[in-house]
Amino acid sequence: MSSEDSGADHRRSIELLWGRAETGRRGPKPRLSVTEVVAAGVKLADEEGVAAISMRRVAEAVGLSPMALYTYAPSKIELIDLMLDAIWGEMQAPGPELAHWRDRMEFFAKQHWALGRRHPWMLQVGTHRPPLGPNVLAMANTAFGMLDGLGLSGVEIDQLMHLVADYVRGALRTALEADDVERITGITDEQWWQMHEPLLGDLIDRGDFPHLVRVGAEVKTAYRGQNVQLAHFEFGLQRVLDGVEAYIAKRATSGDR
Amino acid sequence: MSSEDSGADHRRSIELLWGRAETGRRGPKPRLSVTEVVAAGVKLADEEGVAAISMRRVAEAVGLSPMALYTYAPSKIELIDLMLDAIWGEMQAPGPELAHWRDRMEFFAKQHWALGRRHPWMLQVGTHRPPLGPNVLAMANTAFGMLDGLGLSGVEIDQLMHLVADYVRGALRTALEADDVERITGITDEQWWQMHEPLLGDLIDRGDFPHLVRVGAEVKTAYRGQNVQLAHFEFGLQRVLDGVEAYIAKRATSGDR
DNA sequence: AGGGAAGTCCGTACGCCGTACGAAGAGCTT
DNA sequence: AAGCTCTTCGTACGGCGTACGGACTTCCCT
Repeated sequence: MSSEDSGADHRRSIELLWGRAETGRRGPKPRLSVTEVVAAGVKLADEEGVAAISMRRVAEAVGLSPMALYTYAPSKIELIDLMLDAIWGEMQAPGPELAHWRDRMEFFAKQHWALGRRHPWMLQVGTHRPPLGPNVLAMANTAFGMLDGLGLSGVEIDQLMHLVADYVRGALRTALEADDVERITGITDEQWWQMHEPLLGDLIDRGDFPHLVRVGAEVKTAYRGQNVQLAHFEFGLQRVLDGVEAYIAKRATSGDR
Repeated sequence: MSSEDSGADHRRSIELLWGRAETGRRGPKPRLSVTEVVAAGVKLADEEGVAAISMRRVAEAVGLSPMALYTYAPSKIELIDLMLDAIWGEMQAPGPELAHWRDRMEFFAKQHWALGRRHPWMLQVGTHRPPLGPNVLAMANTAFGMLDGLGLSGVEIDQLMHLVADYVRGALRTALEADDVERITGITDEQWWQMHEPLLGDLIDRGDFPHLVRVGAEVKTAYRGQNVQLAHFEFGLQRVLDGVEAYIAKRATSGDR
């Protein structure tokens, strides 16, 4: 059952993503378009978080009954696929003024970061499968294109792009976690530290975690009120790009192909 | 309500994590220990995936009623915190034979990778807050200690460790996604490509995504049956470490403090 | 020794969730 | 006009986290 069903589902999802669903002629006109439903889902998720992505809530947002949603997307998973492809469409390609590959990659990574910060739910919706919508493919295409003309093989380009994308995703996840501590528990950073003072004080005194204590203290005083997450990301990104640069340089000297 | 409640919950969670819950003397002896419950949760999650982590399922696994679980952990979130701290305890610290920081960091990153591959649910359980259990703190402590003695400030150590950890988490996430395509849909890679042949063929012919097509073709032939995820990770990790190395080198020459 | 406090365990129930199913009605095709 | 197809919706099922209160066990204090 599973293989056949999910196959059919998936095919339908692809049709939806690419707008290939034949405009059924017989029945009543749909009240909405798939695009409208998807946009409402994105809006809801942006405003209320990943937990708000439910068929009932989205249906309510667009003024449909829960079950009527299923004529627009065959399942919640497919709806999320559509939402993901929609937001990936917000990525901008690096312009021609960015001639150097490193500038292009930095631009792209920062676009990715901004996307994840705008739509944090994209990191939480559970990894089902690559949606393979038009926007995702276009994004992947420009990504792979950014390393063209440097004498790298397709495999190398694949690996380097994955490297950068993986780093951005990891950093986004860390940033999201830090946000959630405050958002979910309703506890600010300071309250939190105060709450754990007794325990942490004990540990500090016992000297169990010397490195942690040292680094923690320095970090705490250094970051007063700054956007720690962003600073971490921008620092890390430069290091990653340094690594990429070293590889490309070595690759250029060591052999052409 | 939320602030007070979650505060109390959190405090209790910390007590559980550190085994500080006073051994209540009055009531009947608990049938199980918290450790046993947590271990059962981890086993269940490992074997059946993140969806199997439910109070009812864990209770069933240990032979308790669902509500009895709440005497061991005050909520599902806290239970997961305990599970997370438990598995972080599997991380091994780099031995003294790894004298160079790069060897230590590589070792540590690979431990992290292995941990994520053993317990993929740790990437999916939703980021609530850092658990701050003893194992997590110990892990963080050894992590920060690995860059000691190189003349780096605490802030720099923090940034560099975050960089590596973020990359590993991103790569794990990517690997997980790739696994899930097959695990959830029950469709192998080949079947999948066959299914989308018509659409993809169209796109190739139309020339919309030239870079994607080129890279995809090379990758497809190059990776025949290999562990693509692992290869990606190991390649990416070396590039990241190259970036870290470049930074440390530059830092050593440019100024002591 | 006995009463009460504290703690474990469990059954029931509430409000969420995704979605299977089938009925009702709308609008095009013939 | 008839019939097919498609949209819309109400109901219902099995799952979830967990609030609540009762039954019972064990120990402390008097």
